[in-house]
Amino acid sequence: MNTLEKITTNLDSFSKSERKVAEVIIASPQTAIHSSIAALAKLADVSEPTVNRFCRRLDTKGFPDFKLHLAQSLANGTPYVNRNVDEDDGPEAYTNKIFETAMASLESAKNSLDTAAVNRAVDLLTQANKISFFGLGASASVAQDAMNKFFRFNLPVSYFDDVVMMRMSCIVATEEDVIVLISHTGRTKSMIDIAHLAKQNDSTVIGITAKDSPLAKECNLVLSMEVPEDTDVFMPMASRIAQMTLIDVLATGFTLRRGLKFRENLKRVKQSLIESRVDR
Amino acid sequence: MNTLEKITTNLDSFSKSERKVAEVIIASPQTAIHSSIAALAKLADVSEPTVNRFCRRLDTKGFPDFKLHLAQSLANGTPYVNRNVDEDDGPEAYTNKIFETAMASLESAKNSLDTAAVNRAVDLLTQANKISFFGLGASASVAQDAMNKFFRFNLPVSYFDDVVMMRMSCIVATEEDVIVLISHTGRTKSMIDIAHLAKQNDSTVIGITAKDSPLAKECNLVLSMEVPEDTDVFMPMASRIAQMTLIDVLATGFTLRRGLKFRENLKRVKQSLIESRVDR
DNA sequence: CAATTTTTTGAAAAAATACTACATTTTTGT
DNA sequence: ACAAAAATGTAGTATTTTTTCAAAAAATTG
Repeated sequence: MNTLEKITTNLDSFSKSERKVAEVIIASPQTAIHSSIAALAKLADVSEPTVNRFCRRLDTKGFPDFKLHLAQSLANGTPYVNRNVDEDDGPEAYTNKIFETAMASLESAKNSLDTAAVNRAVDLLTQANKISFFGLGASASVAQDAMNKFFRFNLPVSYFDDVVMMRMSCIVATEEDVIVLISHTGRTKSMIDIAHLAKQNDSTVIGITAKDSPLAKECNLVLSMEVPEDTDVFMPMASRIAQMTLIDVLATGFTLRRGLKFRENLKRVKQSLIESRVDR
Repeated sequence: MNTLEKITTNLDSFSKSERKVAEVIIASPQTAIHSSIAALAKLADVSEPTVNRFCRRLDTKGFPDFKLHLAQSLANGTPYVNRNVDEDDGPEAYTNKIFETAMASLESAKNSLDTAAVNRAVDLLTQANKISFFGLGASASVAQDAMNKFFRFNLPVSYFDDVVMMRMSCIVATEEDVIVLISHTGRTKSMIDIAHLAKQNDSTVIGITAKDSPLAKECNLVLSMEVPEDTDVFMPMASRIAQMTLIDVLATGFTLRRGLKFRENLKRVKQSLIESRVDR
């Protein structure tokens, strides 16, 4: 918990003098972090050791350490927490909240991602003869994005957002093929069927999906991320951003693995796009 | 500017010894804020006054004050600094860098977004009879994502990633239609043509694109965001994430504008998806 | 309600830490 | 190669924080 919150919450557990210190700090945290222990003690009308004891009570090493913690809690202009959109938020408010929620999701996705699994996924992808990305509904755009990225690697890539096409694609798949299934919940029936079908042909199935979900169980390799729940009435937003970033990670791992010469090729692809643009 | 960024940026302006200090701090800012000036000096293999001078050069009052500033810059999640992927980064390193870059992009996109323009965009969208999202190449997935979101609003929505279809769609467009064009650079010739075509039918054209770009000039309303350059050889990553988040913002603004009853409908759409899932 | 124990508090000394002045070294320009 | 300027370090000084310990206040008990 944020240090300033902690002070407010535990206000009751302090002694009389310590509470004076707490109140002075709450009144003006900015003053507090720029004062010496002596100045703060004077402000609160207590002795210096009291201030020091107050700091220790908040699980800090001492006064300087306490100032550090307090400074950090002030720095988080808006803590990424509990930023759900309200009924009566204006454009400014909901814009900020949504961007901040997205950032918080990425943070938590990053921390929960297993980099060893990422590495194995890159292994599998670099060895693939052909790569397919499948996603339905909201995950379709992620699959499309993935195709767009891997397409530049001059590799057979395909993407489908249609169950029939996925099926057909799986039937002709070989053991040299890698199929990447994208599903936030991991509980979409048709996706589970697809995974099953793909494995019957010994294709490699990588799932970007929820841990321990039915779909995850069907995959050869699972990449899962903890993304704070989309608690609102609206629609899944956070998860797609995290998935897209994961695709970026895979694509980057892929190019790094392929080495320098390979990246020269990429430059050429990028160059070729310039011709479709107007001059500056 | 964030203190840690400042150190990275001004690395060249430091003297030899001061750079040693800077490097030690960049290598482990957490260690830095928990060390005394003596400990840090030893780590950097310089004298204490050098560390002190280094702090002053960064416009702080001295070492303790510097630690405060550094602590604050660390508090904002992760040091979003110069996190370009290196040739010899391992999976752990490049995963973190990419996620952090994405977060930094969102932060900067958020700060550069004009919320008044967002509000006007929401106005236009709520009044539209029909909404189309167009995007080519990398922006296609964003357009698809947008369609997926707005589709739930029980509205005529379409999305195309194909110039011919876009053209056809524009020709039959009316003045009650809103067309959202997504292009990172704003310099893709065919998109500019499309915008022109749409305006001939008095359709409303909203551009999610670069400020002052040729495409921006053709639009009735432009939503632009400053996203740190994709400096690497690879592909555009940051911009798409920002665009997607912007779509989330628009969708949210849309639902808020439509009021409570409308959101009840959304719940039903969400509910209907559950039937396609396996039980927990 | 007084006696005893426990807790809280602050003065002062001790320790740790940061800063200043100045000397020395290194770099830069001629 | 020399002088001037800049950078760096040594050593002493000042500041700040922490510890110690004794007094005061509050709580507990007979």
